[in-house]
Amino acid sequence: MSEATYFILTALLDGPLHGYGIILRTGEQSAGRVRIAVATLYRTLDRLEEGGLVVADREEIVEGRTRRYYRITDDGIGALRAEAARLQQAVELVTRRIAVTGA
Amino acid sequence: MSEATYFILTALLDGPLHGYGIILRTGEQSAGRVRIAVATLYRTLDRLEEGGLVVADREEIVEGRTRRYYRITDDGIGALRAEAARLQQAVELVTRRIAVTGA
DNA sequence: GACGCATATATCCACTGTGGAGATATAGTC
DNA sequence: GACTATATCTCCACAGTGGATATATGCGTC
Repeated sequence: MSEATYFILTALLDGPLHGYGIILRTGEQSAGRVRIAVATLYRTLDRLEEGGLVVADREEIVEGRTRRYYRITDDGIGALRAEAARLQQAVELVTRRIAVTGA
Repeated sequence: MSEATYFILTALLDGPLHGYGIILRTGEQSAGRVRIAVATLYRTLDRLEEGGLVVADREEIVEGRTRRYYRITDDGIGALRAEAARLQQAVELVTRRIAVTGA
């Protein structure tokens, strides 16, 4: 799972969000360290929807602009859970050997 | 940093290793879950050497086959440390919200 | 009125990284 | 003789990334 995929799914954990909102949420959650390019975002969302990890929830029109909300599915949560566990093991592989600030 | 890069640097934490040894070590360290394709390995090693994160340590000839050992540099350790901290934060973003087995 | 910026979606295209496959070579096993 | 393990290297097709561009609304500035 790519970093973009991981952060998109993570952004959806607190509830459905639209594409642009996911970009903003990811920026907040990572303190500006991770930014997802729009091309990456929409293509990744398409792939996630195809794979059943997210579903298009509803569409809203806010100030003349369409917002399409995406919701994470149970499969999406499962995939994210598995990936987090995988990452945790990768982190431990390093922290077992060298000190890592903040870890 | 890609997963291949991360695991290659991690494999070198316990001391210099040659390419094929890195593949085997990564398999052991990840309980078979991560395997690095040879094409990815050697191209990634080239990139890491270019970037000063690893250096070619020495060459040995064992049973008629040449082994080229790579050693991780201080910069390499620094990069790995930073990446581990980054991953740790990504993991926490998820574990704060949902239970992750083994994390 | 023109311009830039934030919001919001979408696609084009060049670039990078990945990995299956093949090449080359030695040594041991079936 | 064929296959597997060890050991390096490269070719090439494929997938993902992201800057740029397009389209459109609304707001503040010049």
